[in-house]
Amino acid sequence: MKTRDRILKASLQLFNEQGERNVTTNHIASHLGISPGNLYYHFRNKADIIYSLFVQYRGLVDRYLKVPRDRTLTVEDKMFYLESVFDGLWHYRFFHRDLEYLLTMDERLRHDYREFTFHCLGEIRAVLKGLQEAGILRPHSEQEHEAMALNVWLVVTNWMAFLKTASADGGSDGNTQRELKQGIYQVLTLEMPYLTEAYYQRVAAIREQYRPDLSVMEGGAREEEPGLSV
Amino acid sequence: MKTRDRILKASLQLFNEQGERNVTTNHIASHLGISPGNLYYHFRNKADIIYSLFVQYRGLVDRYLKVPRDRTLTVEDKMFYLESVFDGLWHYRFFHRDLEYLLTMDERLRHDYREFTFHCLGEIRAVLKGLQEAGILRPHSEQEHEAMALNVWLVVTNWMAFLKTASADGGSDGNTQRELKQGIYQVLTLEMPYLTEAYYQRVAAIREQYRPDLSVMEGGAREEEPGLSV
DNA sequence: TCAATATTAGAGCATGTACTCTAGCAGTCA
DNA sequence: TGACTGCTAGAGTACATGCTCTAATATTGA
Repeated sequence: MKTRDRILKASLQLFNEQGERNVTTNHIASHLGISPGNLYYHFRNKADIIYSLFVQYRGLVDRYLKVPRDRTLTVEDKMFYLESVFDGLWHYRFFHRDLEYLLTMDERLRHDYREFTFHCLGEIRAVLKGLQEAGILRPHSEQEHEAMALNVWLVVTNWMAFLKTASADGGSDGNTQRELKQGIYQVLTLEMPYLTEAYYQRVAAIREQYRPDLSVMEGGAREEEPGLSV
Repeated sequence: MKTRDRILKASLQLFNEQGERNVTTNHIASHLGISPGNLYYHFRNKADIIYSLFVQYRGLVDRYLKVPRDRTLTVEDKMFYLESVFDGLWHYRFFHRDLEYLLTMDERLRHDYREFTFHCLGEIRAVLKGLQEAGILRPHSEQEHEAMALNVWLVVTNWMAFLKTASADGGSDGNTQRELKQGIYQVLTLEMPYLTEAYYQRVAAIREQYRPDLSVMEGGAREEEPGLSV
């Protein structure tokens, strides 16, 4: 593997594990057993590495989130989108963590991420519209689709951060990856009341498979309640 | 004003304006015209300042988010909660930015914030239950309330971050504060389909007052579209 | 073959960061 | 008055960070 790709791979891994803020370019270099100078031969600076990872991430999402405009959508399509998007989020999970800081430090990233956001919102709206045309969702105005798409985006992009802050151990990777897909339950929650009667039972059954196991998170949270102490 | 309080006030202001990551203890001290030594006389370290600000924030939310268990809720109660919560979020807006980093750096903060999260989720559930008992929301299972409360929490705590990343200028304070309350529109979007017929029109009218003005955000986002360039 | 180019090592620098230490000032109370 | 306590100044430290520079080594192509 080319050194450039090894740097990207190691950076992604370290960022995901420890957070971008806690990983320096020197860490990345020493993790790979190469020199800092070598790293800076391949990337202008740290922001350049992060931007390259964003480009990978965007490519991944774009590859999966292609809404067919020539045929009606199915429930399977919808579930494929959800599974893919959450996989992508997991793979590049460092990104939505320090997002705001990253955007203030890199003008180019800010511009492109903003564009990416609106692109995704458009695709989410297209999915909603497609499901409506397929008779899976009841008809609603463009305005309602806009608002729903925004809520879907908020839940999807922030579910992982919620898990991290809410899990007892600060979100060890093992637990979190299992729990990640439970975000799908939350997204489906948004759409349940809009389902047509013909599809309600079926989607409800699918949703049930993703139900969050909140006991994992809640254990030990409320030590002031009696009878819980060891 | 006591020096300790001046430090907290200045820290909050600088954190909000520039982000916690970009504000050092030296910055805070020099902003106040005091010495670093003085600052460290009043606070053990930077995390101690942040924790104190969290305690203020929690106090603010707790003061407003008191659900009356002795009477039925009204739509006005609900709107008061929403307005108050978004005010609190605005006032301590630095907090939900670098949240994940802050929690990894301070064990005490992580524990207390986790507790705070579950407390808030409980209060949100109590509001939903209260609205249901008042005949404003249609009845649903505890499970549905749990899922809805989680989505409300996700939308509320992340609406501001979304605005920052989606607005063209990276979120100058002037625009953002105006747009902040539009998060209320998004929260009400979550609950619209659960409203009883008796209340639907009324809440819809209230909601309409908060409708996001997306033109502010979307201007200049899609330069690949023809006819938009100068 | 040999020169041009791509890649790498590693010492090291300028700056920033959180924080410490000592010494002194200001108000209070006996 | 004088000692005691709370508060403040400011120099300074140990360390980390992002990044640079030079020189050396592979690799490639004519």
